[in-house]
Amino acid sequence: MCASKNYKEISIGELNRSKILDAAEKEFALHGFKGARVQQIADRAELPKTNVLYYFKSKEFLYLALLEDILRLWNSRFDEATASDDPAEVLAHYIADKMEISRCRPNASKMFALEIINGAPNLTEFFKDQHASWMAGRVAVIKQWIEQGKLAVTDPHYLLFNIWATSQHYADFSIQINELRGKPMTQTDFAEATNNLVKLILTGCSLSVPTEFQ
Amino acid sequence: MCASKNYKEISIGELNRSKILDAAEKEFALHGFKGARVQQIADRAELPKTNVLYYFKSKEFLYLALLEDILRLWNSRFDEATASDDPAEVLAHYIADKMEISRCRPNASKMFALEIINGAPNLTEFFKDQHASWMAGRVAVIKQWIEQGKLAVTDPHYLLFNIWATSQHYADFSIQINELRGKPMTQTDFAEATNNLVKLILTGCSLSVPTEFQ
DNA sequence: TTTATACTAGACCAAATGGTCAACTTTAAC
DNA sequence: GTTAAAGTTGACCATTTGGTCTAGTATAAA
Repeated sequence: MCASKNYKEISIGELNRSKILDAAEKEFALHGFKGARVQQIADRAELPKTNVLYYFKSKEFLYLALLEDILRLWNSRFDEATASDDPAEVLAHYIADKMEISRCRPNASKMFALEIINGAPNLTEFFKDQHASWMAGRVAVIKQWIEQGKLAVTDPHYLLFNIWATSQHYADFSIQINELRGKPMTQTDFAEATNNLVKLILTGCSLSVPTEFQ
Repeated sequence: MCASKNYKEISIGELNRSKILDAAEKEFALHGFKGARVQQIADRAELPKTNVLYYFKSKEFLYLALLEDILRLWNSRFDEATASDDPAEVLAHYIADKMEISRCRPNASKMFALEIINGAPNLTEFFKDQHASWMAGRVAVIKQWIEQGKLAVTDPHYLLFNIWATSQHYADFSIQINELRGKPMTQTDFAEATNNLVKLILTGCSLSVPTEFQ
């Protein structure tokens, strides 16, 4: 299940901050940083515009606060996997985690997609370096798996790109997907799509699919 | 090779229109409709802003002209495929075509992605209907292939979504990809990525990879 | 009850934005 | 060469935008 916020027992400030963040995530996910309007965020949050700027210094600060939050979403169990782990288990769960984010936090995924398409002007060098070294670490582990004959992959980069592309597509292109399927994706549909995707990726790496994803 | 425009032997009007369209595609691909600035388009095209609005009635008309152009890009040989065609050949070439668009027209892909993420406010009902019936036709063909035992797919929708997601990712997320690879994708890299993707998708459908993609 | 702090919100502002206008120059057909 | 059409361009305009200011109200600790 998706985590939901507990609006009880928190100060009015925290409540409003939370409302604004929710509203802003929707607005930024729709229009990106430049296209988003502070007034629209205020309307969505049902607060006067001045209040939005009272809680967050500026549109940019609000955007950055959200972005920072979203980047933390990317953390997963895959981060700590080593060459001694079972690649089928690790990758299957990584894919499932990514699909779960697409289901529960589609706007977070969209905001991130827009940030990248916009040229990643707000991703700090620190984050980029961190991400690059994460990538290097994961690529190294995958290469060890390959050497151990555990999976068949020509370039680990493409494997990760394919996982991100397919899983995030369910969030970023949900409008197209719903239109073409003729109905929105239910939780059951997501489970089916996840199993389907796990099978595609793992089979493509010559891995057998863990029973829980069959 | 990517098609390039022949700037010779065309009227000054056609030349400027072309310059503006190129500039606008870049600007809209970066910032979406709401975020794009007419002045920025003019600067990119090296023309005064007034000229942009002389050739195109408004920002919206310019956007729509481009969008219409881009939607035509989606046409491919797959559109006319029938149940009697070889699914491996058809799908492999479809994937390769999509990858070629990502390589040659990354901004077109990005503009389309933004339009969808923005909620597809400019896609006409006519286009949506057309797209839906295209989808229905392709799903029908794939289902026939499945009945003929030619390929193993649980839901044809997911197959197409996966193809779009992975191929378009190379355009839409090129900034992230280049950052993480440490170098931009060359034509050779694209060929490798294409073969890799063809192998992934086709193997996932229990199809053998045509020799030209091995 | 006092008081300091957190919060609310209308009025306002400077800058940016999409778009118009009118006067002008270039181009190409006759 | 004349002329009509196509193209150029700076000045200008109404609206929208992010953001400030100020005067107030609610809240909670002392």
